[in-house]
Amino acid sequence: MAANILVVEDEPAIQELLAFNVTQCGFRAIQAMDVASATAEINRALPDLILLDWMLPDTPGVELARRLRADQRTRNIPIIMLTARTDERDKVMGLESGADDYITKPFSPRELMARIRAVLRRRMPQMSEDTVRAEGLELSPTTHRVSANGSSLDLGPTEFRLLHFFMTHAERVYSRAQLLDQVWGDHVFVEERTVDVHIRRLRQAMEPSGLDRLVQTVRGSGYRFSSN
Amino acid sequence: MAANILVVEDEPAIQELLAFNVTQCGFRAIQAMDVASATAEINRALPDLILLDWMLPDTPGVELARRLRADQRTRNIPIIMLTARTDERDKVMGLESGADDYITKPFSPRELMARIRAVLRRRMPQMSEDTVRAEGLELSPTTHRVSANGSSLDLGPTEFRLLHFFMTHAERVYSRAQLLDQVWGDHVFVEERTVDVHIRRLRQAMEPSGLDRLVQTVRGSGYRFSSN
DNA sequence: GATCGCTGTCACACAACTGTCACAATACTT
DNA sequence: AAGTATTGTGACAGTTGTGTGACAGCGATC
Repeated sequence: MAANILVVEDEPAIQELLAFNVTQCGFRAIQAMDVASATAEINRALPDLILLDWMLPDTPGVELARRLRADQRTRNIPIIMLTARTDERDKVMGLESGADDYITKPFSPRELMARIRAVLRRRMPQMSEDTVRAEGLELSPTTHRVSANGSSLDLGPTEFRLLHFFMTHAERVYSRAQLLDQVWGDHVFVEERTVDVHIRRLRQAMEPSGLDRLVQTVRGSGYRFSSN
Repeated sequence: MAANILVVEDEPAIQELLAFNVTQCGFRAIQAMDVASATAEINRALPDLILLDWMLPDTPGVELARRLRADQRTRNIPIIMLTARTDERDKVMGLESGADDYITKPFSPRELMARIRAVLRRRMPQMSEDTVRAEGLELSPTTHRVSANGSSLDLGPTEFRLLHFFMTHAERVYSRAQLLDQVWGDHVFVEERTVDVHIRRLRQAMEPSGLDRLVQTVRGSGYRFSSN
């Protein structure tokens, strides 16, 4: 879930520092030095968050923030304002113009990163009742619990994700490669046979409840979650 | 610690009016304009009471009420329905869907507040003294005291807030980052592992009473407060 | 200004999980 | 029936995540 972060800052040194830290934290940094190029970048692809300097060569940062808030498509993009000013009125102005958070220079990289993460977390909340039920199984991501016919199952993280995927994608057959993409992530490189091992571990955990039959092998194709 | 009241109302003017009155009475108002954002707020932190408008842009209020009643975690949250209708059948429907009380617009703020207090008194007697009880634990924010099975616990400020958060948000798993946000605050920057240390200190304090098992580790995800 | 309690951080110990392999068991093919 | 491809299984070592004790900084209190 590498979020794209647009960094709008005219001072090259600070721009570099920001980009470095942002990248370091696993986000993708898109750089812009003024409002004009920032607007161009935003039109090209909507970023997930914007780090916006207060003072910019062409237009004040607040002005950009206000414009983004007025536009339907960009209304919900979180904005963190950067400024050298500590004036309380400016802070109010920044937040009123639609910024989600506000940070004054000089700032510690760690503080900045923490704020970025906090804002992203706040803006991307999980959905409602996410408990999945099927065939006597009940799995809830929020409580991180699984129960089979009442008694609770003890699964490792990978088996948990695997079962969750299966329960939300029942009946259909998935190849080992597909399961690796979906459960492990596309960027991870592991042997396909590793899937077999985790399938086995999952079945083993489900065996006491007799529900291990739900995880079926489709020879030559992959695995399937089904009651038949 | 004042009760959190979630106000779900799409009309901005009424939303403001409600929030103002609720705040005036010493409660904390959390605002939502539709069922979707209300659901998000509920998942973020369980409110102590919900003021729910009948007509909402995305989904009928009754529908949300029904969903909340179906979920274990939200079953006991009191709901007061707001509506412009005076139709007797609607009243029945509202109460049948699980609402605790029902009030028709236009209403006097004083009447509304009276009903809120009445419902809170009825639904959570301990709420009037804002004491939280669970599993032999008793925590009182006002007196800043905790007791486990009768004998009092000696907690530091952070451990106290941590336990309070856990007790009011049982079952659900929270990541270290979420705990930092909720217990330390968004703007505080400390290492995630610091959470581990305070968890340990909390467990240590609860150990003599044997209640340290309530604070559970969910490997790879975070921590959870639960009796199972 | 010394003491005390609390906090955040670190280093290390310990435990759980992961991916991989070798080999056994099974299913298909000829 | 033998041979081949595919999957199941147990073991193992490296990796990652968590528990724990120690410690220094910081305010508050006296």
